[in-house]
Amino acid sequence: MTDRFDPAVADRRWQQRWAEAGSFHADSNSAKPKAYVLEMFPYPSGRIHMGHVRNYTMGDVLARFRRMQGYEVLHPMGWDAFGMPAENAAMEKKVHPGAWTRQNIATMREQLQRIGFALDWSRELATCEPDYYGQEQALFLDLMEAGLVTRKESEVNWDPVDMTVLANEQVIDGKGWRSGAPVERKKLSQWFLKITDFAEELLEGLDGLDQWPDKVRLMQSNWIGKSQGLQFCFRLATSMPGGVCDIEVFTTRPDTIFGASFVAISPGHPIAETLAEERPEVAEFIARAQAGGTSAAEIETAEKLGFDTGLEAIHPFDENVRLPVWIANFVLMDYGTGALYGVPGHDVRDFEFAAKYKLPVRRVVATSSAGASAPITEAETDPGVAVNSQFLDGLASDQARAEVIRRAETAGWGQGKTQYRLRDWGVSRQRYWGTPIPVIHCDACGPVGVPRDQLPVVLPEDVSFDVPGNPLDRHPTWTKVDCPKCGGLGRRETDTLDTFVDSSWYFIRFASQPDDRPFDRAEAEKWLPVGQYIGGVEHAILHLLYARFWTRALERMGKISVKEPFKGLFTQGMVTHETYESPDGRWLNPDEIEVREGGALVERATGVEVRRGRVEKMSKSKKNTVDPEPILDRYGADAVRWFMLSDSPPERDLEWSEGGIEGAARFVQRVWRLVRSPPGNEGQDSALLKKLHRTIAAVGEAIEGLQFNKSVAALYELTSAIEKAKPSATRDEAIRTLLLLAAPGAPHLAEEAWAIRGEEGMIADAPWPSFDPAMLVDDEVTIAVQVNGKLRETMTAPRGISREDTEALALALPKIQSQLGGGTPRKVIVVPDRLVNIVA
RNA sequence: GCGGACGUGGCGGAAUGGUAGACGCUGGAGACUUAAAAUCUUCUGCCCUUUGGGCGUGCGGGUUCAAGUCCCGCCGUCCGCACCA
Repeated sequence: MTDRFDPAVADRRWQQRWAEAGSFHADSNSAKPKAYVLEMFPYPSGRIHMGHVRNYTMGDVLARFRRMQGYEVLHPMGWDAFGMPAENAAMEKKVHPGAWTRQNIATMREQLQRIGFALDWSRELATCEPDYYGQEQALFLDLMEAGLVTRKESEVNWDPVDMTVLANEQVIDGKGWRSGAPVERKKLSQWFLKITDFAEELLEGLDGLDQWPDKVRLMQSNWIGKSQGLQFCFRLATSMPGGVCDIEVFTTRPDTIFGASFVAISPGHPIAETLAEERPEVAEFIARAQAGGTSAAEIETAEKLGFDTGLEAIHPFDENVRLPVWIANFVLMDYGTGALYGVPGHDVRDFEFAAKYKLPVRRVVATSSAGASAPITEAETDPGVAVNSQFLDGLASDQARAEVIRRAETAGWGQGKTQYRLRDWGVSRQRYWGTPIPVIHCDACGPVGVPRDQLPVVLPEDVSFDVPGNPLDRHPTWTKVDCPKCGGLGRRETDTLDTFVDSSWYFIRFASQPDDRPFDRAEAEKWLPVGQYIGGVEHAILHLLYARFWTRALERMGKISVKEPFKGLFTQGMVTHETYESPDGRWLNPDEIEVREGGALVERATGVEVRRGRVEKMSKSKKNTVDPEPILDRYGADAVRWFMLSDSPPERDLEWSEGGIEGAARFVQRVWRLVRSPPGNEGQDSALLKKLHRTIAAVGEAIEGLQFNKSVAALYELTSAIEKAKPSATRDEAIRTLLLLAAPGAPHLAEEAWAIRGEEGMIADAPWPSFDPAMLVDDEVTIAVQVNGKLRETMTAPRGISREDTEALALALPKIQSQLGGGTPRKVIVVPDRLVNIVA
């Protein structure tokens, strides 16, 4: 019999055993210390892809490791099941979004189970089911009652053909991504969550997240975009129609206020709109200014456009100074006050504008290299000393800044202010496949929350997608409902919630899922915060910020005493693969490629040579995907898992390769052969014992730090060492321990081997091995001997040898003698037990 | 434009300021075999004529007895934000 580990049999056997034993069931009432390991839950798009496999393997290794360490582990899985792809499928394939989604979930659940993840399936949830989104509706009502929900007019991208709102990412070159129709701007009344109320604490909270990548913290910090400055009103020297007499502006550089040479307002500013009503040329300019797109390239090349309104603003510190008021396309209506004053000498953007429209450029900041009268040839934005600024002259920029704010506040015409870039979170989506917003509109009472005893507001299933637009709008009965307040005729809200709302609290629902409320506070607090959260960096800003906001909102409302949902965050790299392009421009899947002798790649079907493209993230569009399923069939779950861990550091991209999976599969068989090798039960092997203890230490440390590639390397070394060792009791112990160390990564192999060795119970329940720190040190050490910092020789010496003896031994070495050529060293540096450096 | 990360053999990657290249992949040689697969042994940074020596962590400087690692300046790649007042 060829004695090979057979995953086709073993994988299923152990998956079944774990399920029967409820091995990975998380007991909230357990007395053990708790560990919550979570990977970002998938969108059920159809099939599991390699990115999922990598993500969930990492989490699984950590979860299994924690279990073996004696923690009660919560490691759940669910489905982020609302969203657009289901509606697109409905339109294209004439299936109901719910049917499509639930079928995908069934498929993907089975795929995940084949990989043997240690998940507590009893806590599985799908956001598209009423038992989840109904509780979300209850939380939405809570937020409404707490004043954290507002209704505002907001501009949206409207696709007139699909009759739907598009996200910014769905607008490509000003056209709808599906319909190709030119996108219109449309103002709609929409629901917003007041995340801006939390701007400061979301920012400050980042400091405490020391187990998050710095990169993500920085991205969030930039996104929140705090800046401090002065806000004040310019009085207008000219009267405006409608009694408007001032323009409110915000600046972060009040120290340059004497360098102001114009005031600029946004084309969307109320004053601009008022002027436009009277003067056609203003309306015309506004239309032109707003025409430009928002793509990166367009902004890069966008020309600054301005229109002089003829209005004049009075300088707050000098009645006699008048600043012309321009409408300028670079002023954003939704940042600050939608108006600013321009200081061309010390702001790049203002300089460009002033140069184009011949506005004055004044120096009001001097630096060591540019004095008070030096001409300005480009915007100087560095701080320095105020000049040409009356009472500010001689003050350093930051002092001048404070002084201007102080005077403005004393005189009462302005005040210091903090601005944030962060905007409120618009959660309305004019779509069917999402959580219905639990609100009823009434002409008399306005929007009214659905009474809690009427929750969940269930999404109707009898809808059609043959007509563009939101099917909820045209549903015959669903919208018709009485106002809960006055009993009059009401209309049910037809917008649904942004799917980011669904993912903003699922980790709480995983921790506790009672039938009658969103979560049980005491139970949830036993698990939260999530100890280790793992997912893609693409969620660095939105999902993670929204989840942090939601958690803080619950905390502020007194519903939970957790402020930050994710204690540790890890962002894993992507799974990549080479791309292949045929001469006629089609992308080809790796399956369709054949390697000819000499390394040429040809398309299997046609024999035509293909171009080898860049290594990129696996994607449908580039067709460079590798489906996990056939790989699982061929190599088994453990080989796939092992490869996911082995080749690259987890935060970097992993390139899929045939060689890599082969190597992983080879390792599985190597371990199996060791297990099947004749046992030796007598005799010690002290060298192997040391290696073993070192490996236990190294693997534990590596997994703790999520450095799975290092844990794999350490296990390869141990495996080689055991293979080379002669039979002994030590060797037998080493094999047993190797299984324990490999168990989180290759659990099926480990269980199978554990069983045939006749060990007790399942290895999933076995404790993680401990090591003896004394075994980590050697009696003999290898000491490097350098001459002038260059390695010339090594020598072995007893550990703990004195400096003097080390030096003497080193100097006595023949090679060193010849290097020195009889001379006396000028200096000798000794690092005990490590190195000698002789300076000649 | 602003901000950040990264740059080490043919490839993926290891290296508390202290022996650069662990481990894996690829490749070479050999063993076993009728043969192949599988497996095992062994070599595999570059250069020089060897014992041996020289050069090597993107480039140029610096700090240090000692730099892949710290500092300064370039170059390149990738990522995020983007007219944010």
